[in-house]
Amino acid sequence: MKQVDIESRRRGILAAIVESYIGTATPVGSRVISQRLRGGLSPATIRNVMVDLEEMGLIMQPHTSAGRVPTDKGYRTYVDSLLEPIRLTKDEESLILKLVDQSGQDLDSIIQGASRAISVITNVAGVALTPRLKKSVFEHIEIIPIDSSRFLAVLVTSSGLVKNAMLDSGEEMAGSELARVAEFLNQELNGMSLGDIKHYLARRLLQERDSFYAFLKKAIDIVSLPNLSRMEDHLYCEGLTCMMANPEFKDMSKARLLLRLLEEKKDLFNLLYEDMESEGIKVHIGRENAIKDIQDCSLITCNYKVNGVSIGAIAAVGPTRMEYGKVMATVRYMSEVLGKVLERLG
Amino acid sequence: MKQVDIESRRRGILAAIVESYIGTATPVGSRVISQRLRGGLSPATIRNVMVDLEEMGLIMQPHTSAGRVPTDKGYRTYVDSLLEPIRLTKDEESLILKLVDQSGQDLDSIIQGASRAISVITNVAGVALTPRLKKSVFEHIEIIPIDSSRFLAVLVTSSGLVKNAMLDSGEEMAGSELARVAEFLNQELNGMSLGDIKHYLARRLLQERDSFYAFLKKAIDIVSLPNLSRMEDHLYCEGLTCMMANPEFKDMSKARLLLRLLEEKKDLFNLLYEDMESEGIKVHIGRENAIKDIQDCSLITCNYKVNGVSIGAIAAVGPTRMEYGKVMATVRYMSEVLGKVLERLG
DNA sequence: AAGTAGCACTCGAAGTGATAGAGTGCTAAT
DNA sequence: ATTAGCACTCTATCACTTCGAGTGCTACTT
Repeated sequence: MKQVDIESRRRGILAAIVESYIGTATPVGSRVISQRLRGGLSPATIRNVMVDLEEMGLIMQPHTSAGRVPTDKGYRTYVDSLLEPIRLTKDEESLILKLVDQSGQDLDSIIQGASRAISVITNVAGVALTPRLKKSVFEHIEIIPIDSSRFLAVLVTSSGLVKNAMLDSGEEMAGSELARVAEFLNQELNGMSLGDIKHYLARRLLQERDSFYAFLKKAIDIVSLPNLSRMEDHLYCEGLTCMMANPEFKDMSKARLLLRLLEEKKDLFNLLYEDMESEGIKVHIGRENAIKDIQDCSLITCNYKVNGVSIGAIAAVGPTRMEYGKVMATVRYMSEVLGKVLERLG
Repeated sequence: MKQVDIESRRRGILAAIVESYIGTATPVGSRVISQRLRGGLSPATIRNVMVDLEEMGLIMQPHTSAGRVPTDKGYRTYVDSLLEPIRLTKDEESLILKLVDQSGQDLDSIIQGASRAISVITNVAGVALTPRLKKSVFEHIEIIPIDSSRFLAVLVTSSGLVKNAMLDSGEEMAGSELARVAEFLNQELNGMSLGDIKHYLARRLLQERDSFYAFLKKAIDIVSLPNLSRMEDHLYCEGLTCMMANPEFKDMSKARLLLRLLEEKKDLFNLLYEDMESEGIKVHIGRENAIKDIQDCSLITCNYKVNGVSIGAIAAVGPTRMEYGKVMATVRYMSEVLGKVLERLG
């Protein structure tokens, strides 16, 4: 069947264009492709195919007498059906392990190490979200007197993560009462997810009266302490510098938009939260992206799981022209590593 | 005395040049200065003075037929003896308070808020170092069993800051023994600075034998837990984006160096540590700076104190051409605010 | 019919004067 | 001592040209 032939030739040529452009950042002409594909096709033939690809919206010319550049749609087809998955080298894998592990047992350092590792391997910015603790499960709470009016509440989750918060009542307070509050919480909340706890206690509060009401209120105050309940998710972002070395950022005006995104973080948060809900790698290419400011950028995200539950996400952010194969491999591998490291920690 | 007159005229003109250049980022010519100084001096006169200033190394011409630009030495003279201190407006002060305070009681958020506030007010990058805890004083330690082999050590300092670390012994461990260790530490270390504790215990260890040796060893292990002893100082840096809007960074090549500095942080750490030791505002202008990569930048640092002890530093980093008056006022004010907020927290 | 060679054509990048204007330094006049 | 005037220098800018990469089309080959 001729049809099959011509189709697969098109695919080959598209792949060659994308890869060449990724490598050189220069619009790629028919001659280059003709040499790159050893198939012995002449530039003229390539040109004919290029016209087709352009009509299909997969590539475009920046101006009449220039080579072709992939469109977002072109990258999309490349990522979805042309790119054969690559594996990281042993060296790269061990570098990742080293960067994530050296950070010791500190949760934040690990996450930061992960984002740094992504950036080091791929040369684009690495981003990592700290585990979203609302999904983790209450294990127990401890209340420690510091002085006459201040207490320290320490919350331990089933995954072994620990949060603490100072409770400054302002007034003198009987330690014994707080001990009873803690005991109560430990009995009631065991096995509940942190996200549900506040709702649960609020509901119970409606049913109670009088002395127990006050008691329960105090318990809620403790659980609601900002540092315990507002699980301040952090977003670590590393590798700006090396990403900015890419020629697409040589005039600051474009770079600024991306810089702002990575500094303000809010939009990025939302996007990662969303992607965290589903399994595996997601690729957002250029204008597919909802965030306006980075429509010349691509974003590759992946959730990570601890004990089978997806509790966070990592990402790589860079210009649309990035090494998708390598970046995807890195992000995927990192997701696994991060899951394992966090499980061991828990 | 004519001498005084001519000297003060020079100073006035230098100040005018510096201020005009700071405002416009354009080499400033004699005509501009003549208009700016209402003194009714003609451009020609200004020019004569400019020649003097240039001979003194305070200003320079980028090229023959351009206006003058301050040299590092020019900025230095301006900062040291021409700049009259300005006060922030009420609005600016209250904005600072808001940004530092809204962050709740979380230490890191406060420090981060401080660096953000600096950047928002001054339009250059704001940097803030978390308090250096080695100087803070041991108050007490608490050891909480989590499960059969894991314990949580919680350390409270006299300033009310709390650190915790997980102790994973690997083996079953009697809670009662750890309780005795904690009791021992609380008696021995009360009032000691965290920096001295390890040395002290190590010295005691040399004198002890047998069963008490093992006991003491266990205590040292606990105190040496990374999260307790390695007071991982963080460096927060905010406001890259708005700083990058300055024309000096319009070609990325120069911006990259600064970006790297702010991302790698190590050099900046050292510099801030050093400046933390002395009191008040320090201004590092251009090539005065030891760090090579930012010799086109200025750095304004200030220590901050809690209960009279200098425990951290904040800074503003931007192009040499920055509004020194405003930036210095901001940094100084922020240093006070930060001290007060942290005292209240402690 | 599919592929290819050849060729005219297009368009941007890079180079070349020419011009305008901002700013200077110097000199002579006040 | 100050300043007006003027010649001079240098850059930024614009129009113009040239060069070359790359194309699309047509005619030729297999």
